[in-house]
Amino acid sequence: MAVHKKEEFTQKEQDLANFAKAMAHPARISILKVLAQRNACICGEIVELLPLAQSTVSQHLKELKNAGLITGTIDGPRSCYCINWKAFQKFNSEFNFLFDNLKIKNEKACC
Amino acid sequence: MAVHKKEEFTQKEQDLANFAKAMAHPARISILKVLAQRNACICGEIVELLPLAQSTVSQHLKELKNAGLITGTIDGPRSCYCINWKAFQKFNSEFNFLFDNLKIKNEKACC
DNA sequence: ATGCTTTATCGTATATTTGCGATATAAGAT
DNA sequence: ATCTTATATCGCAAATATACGATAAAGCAT
Repeated sequence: MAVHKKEEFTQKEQDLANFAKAMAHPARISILKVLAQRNACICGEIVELLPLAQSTVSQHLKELKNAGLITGTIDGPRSCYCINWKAFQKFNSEFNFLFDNLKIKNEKACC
Repeated sequence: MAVHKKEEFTQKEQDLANFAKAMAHPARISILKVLAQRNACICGEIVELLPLAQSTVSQHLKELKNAGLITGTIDGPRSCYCINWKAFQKFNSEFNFLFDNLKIKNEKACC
């Protein structure tokens, strides 16, 4: 719609939503999986593993990088990406904080 | 683009992405928080707590329901929503499975 | 039956995302 | 200097998401 109300929520809510948004596409989940499995950093190999064009993969990588979930360094003519575990852990714990604590109390909800 | 490639990824990847997508908006994070905090189910109270129109909140609730994160039952003229902890736990553990295991091995990445 | 309250749905406008091909950029190799 | 390879960016088309007002539906009270 013309107007954006996202700013009207708390920073934590926005951060968590942005984190979720970065993971809200199977291609990006897949990329994260590949990066996690191979300890070493990869780049164009991802393109071969995914059913997407090179430019599209590059775009997904950019989004993951912007969201802070991965880091990317230029290494000669190729780029090297790695999972940013620190950011990942931070968001994961925030996620758990939000819901795991409450879960214990409310296990038996009404509906 | 006209084409959708999401189907070309594994079911688990798609499920996880859909789960993330449902959380990928601060309004929906906020709704989940409200539902979690109050053990009882709520409905129109959410509208008063959020800076959004009733129809918009209803739409967000529908998305959360479609994603299976909440349940909704009709209770007279009003609707009652609750967090679906079971689905929530399932996704959360799948999420942790995907990344927590790998995290231990790869703590010291290359970049 | 009529009106009131609550929630869902429809229609619509705009913004964002997804995807690709084409092109630019940048570094190494010849 | 030129060619090759790898990656990023641009421009575009189509699909989705966000948001609202208006309206419908469904149950309760009078």
